[in-house]
Amino acid sequence: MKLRHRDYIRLSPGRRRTAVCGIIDGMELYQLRTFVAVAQQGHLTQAAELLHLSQPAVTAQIKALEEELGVALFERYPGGVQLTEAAKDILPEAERILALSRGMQHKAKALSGEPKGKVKIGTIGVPARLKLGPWLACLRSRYPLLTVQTTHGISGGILNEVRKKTLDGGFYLGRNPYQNVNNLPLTEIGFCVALPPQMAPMLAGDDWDALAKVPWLGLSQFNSLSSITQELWRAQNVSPRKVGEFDEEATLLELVKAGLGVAILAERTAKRFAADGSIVLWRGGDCVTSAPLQFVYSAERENDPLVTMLRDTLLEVWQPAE
Amino acid sequence: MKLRHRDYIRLSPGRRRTAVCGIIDGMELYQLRTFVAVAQQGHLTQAAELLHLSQPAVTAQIKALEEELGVALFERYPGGVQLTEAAKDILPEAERILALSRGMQHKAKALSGEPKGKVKIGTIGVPARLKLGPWLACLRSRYPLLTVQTTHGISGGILNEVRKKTLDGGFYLGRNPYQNVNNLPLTEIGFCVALPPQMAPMLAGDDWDALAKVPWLGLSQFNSLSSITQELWRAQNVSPRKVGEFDEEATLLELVKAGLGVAILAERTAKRFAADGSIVLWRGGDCVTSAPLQFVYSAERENDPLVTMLRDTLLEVWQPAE
DNA sequence: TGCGGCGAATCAGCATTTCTGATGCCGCGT
DNA sequence: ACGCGGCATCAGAAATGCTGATTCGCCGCA
Repeated sequence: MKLRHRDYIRLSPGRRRTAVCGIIDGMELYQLRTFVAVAQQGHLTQAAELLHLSQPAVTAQIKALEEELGVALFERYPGGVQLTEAAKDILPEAERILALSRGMQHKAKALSGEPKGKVKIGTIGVPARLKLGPWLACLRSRYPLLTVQTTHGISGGILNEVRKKTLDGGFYLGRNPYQNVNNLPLTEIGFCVALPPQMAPMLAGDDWDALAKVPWLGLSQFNSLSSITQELWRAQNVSPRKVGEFDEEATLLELVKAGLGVAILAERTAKRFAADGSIVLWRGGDCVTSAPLQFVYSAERENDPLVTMLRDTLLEVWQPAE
Repeated sequence: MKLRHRDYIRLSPGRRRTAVCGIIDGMELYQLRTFVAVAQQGHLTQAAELLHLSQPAVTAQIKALEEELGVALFERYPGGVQLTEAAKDILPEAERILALSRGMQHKAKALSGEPKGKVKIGTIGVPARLKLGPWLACLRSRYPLLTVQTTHGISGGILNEVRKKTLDGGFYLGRNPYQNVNNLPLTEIGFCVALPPQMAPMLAGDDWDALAKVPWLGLSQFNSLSSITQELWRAQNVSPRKVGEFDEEATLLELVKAGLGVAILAERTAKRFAADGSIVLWRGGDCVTSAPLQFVYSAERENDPLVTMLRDTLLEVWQPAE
C-alpha cells in the first residue's frame, strides 16, 4: 500500500478555547467519538455517515485532534485511512474514556427517575410473529411514561438504522454481521420452499438441481433472507434462475400464488397457506434452512437503562413461550 | 441552610449537536471539567476563575449538563452551591473520565517525540537559593528544544497562578494549602529575627514579650512567610506592633538596616548581613522557625511528561547537595 | 427596616467554531 | 482513458459558547 500524498498544510482557523500554558485544555469527547469511529471504519466517509456528519467535518475533527495531541493518528492511503502506531496505543484509551462517559450518562439516566421519552423500534415481517402486541403491552404497563414509535422496514435496513442509531433498537432476522451492534436472540425461524400448485408435479422429489431450473423469486439484498438463501444455494452448488428481486414476504407469497415461480417463505406463513392449497410446499414442508430472530441495539448502549428495560421485557414475553 | 429560590426557566438555546434518538450525544469534556471545578469550589464564581471563564459561562455549562443528564447537579443556596445526592454519585465518574482523558493526552505527548515548547515557571526570593541556574542548565542540556520563561513573584501569588494553571510550575515557601496542587519538597529554610543594630541592646535576652514591644515589619498576606510568622506569634501568645506590610525580603532587609523595626529573614540572608554588622540577629542567629521550599504544580499534571521532566531534573540538582 | 454585599441567573450581542455543499485532487480498476 | 471511491480544501452559513451589564434573591448590618 502506497502512502497517499498530501501536503501538510493546516486549515485550522484558530480556536477560541482557553489555551493557558503547557496543556491545551481542548480535547473534547466529540473528537474522540470521531476518532474511534474512523478507526473502526477505516474510512472517513463511512465514519461520517455513522456520526451523522459530513465528510469534511470528520476530516477537520481528526486534523484538530492530531494537532491537539501532537501526533498523527492516521495514515492516508488511497482507498482509506489506517491507524498509525501511535494511534494504536492511544485508541484503547479513547475507547475507555468513551465507555466511561457512556457509563456516566447511563448512571445519570438511572438516577433521573421514572423513565420517559420516546423509543424508536424497527420492526420487520409480520408484527404478530414478533409478539409485538404483548411486548408493547408489557412495556407500557411497566413504564407508563414511555412512548414507543415503530418503523417498519426490511431486516437489513433496520439493522443499519440501529447501527446508525436512528433507531433505539429493532428486530433482525439472521446473523448480525456488525460487531458494534449487540443482539438478543429471541427464537429460531424455519423456512420452506413454496411452489405454485401447477409446478408441484415437476418438483415432487427433493432434487435441488430440478429446483434450480424453475423460476426463482429472489430477495432484495437488504432482506436478511437474501444472504441466507445465497448460502443455501452455494451449499447445494446450484444457482437458480432469478426472475426478480422482492423485499417483502407478502409480495413473494402473492407471486407464488400467481404462479410466477418458487420462493422461500417462513415456515408458519408457508404452512398456513399450504393448508388451503393456494401454494404447495417442497418436500412436504420440511424446512430447508432457518435463521434466528433477534433484537438488535447499539453495542454502546448495552448498559443503557432504557435498553435494559427493552431487553428485560422482551425476555419476559419470549421466554415462557419459547 | 435554606434553599435559594429560583424559577426553573430554561434559557437553553437549543444545540446543534446531532441528537439522534434516545441518547443525546452531547456531553462534552469541558462540561465535566466545569462540573468538577464547581463541585470542588462550591461556587460558580470561583470555579469560573479557575477555568478562566466568566460566571455566566459556568452557569450555562452546568445548566446544559444538568439538562443533558436529566438530573439536577447542584442546589443553589445563598452563598454558593452544593452537590445534590445524584451529583455525589456522578462526580467520581466525571473525575475518572477527566483523569483518563488527561492520561491519554500525556501518553500522546510522550509519543509525540522530543519535548518542545515553552515552560512557564514562577520564581520567588533569591534565584540563587532556588538553584535556578544549575536547574535550568540541566533542563536545557537534556531537552534542548524546551524554552523556559520565568515569572518572579511572591510565594502566594505563584501558588495561585500554578493553581489557575497560568504557570506550569513554581517555587513555594511553606506548606501548600491546596489539595489540587502537588508539591515536591526541595529543602528546608530557616528563619531568624533581624534587628537594627541600635535596637540590639534592648533585646539581648530571648524574651518574646520584649520582642513584641518593638516595631515589627509585617509581611503581606500573599507572602508565604506571613502565615508562618503569624503562627509563630500565636504560639508565643504575643502580638507585635506592626509598622507596615511588605512583600519582599530585600525590602525588609533595607528597612531593618534603616532602623525601622525588626523583621523575620531567611537564615542565609540574615547571616550574610549580620556578618558585616549592618544588622544584628536576635538570639545570636538561632532560627525561630523554618519552612519547606517546594516546587509546586497542578495535581492534574502529576503524570504529564513535561512535569515529570521538571521534577526529575529538579531532584537531580537538589538531591546530591542537600 | 432600609442599605450594601455576595453570588447566581438572565439577557443581548458578539466572536468563534463547526458544519455543509461544492469542488479539486489523487490513485485505481475497468 | 474515464469514471469512481475517497480524502482535502474552500467559502459561506448556521449554531454555539462567551462576555459584560444587569437583575434577582438572600443575608448581615446599621
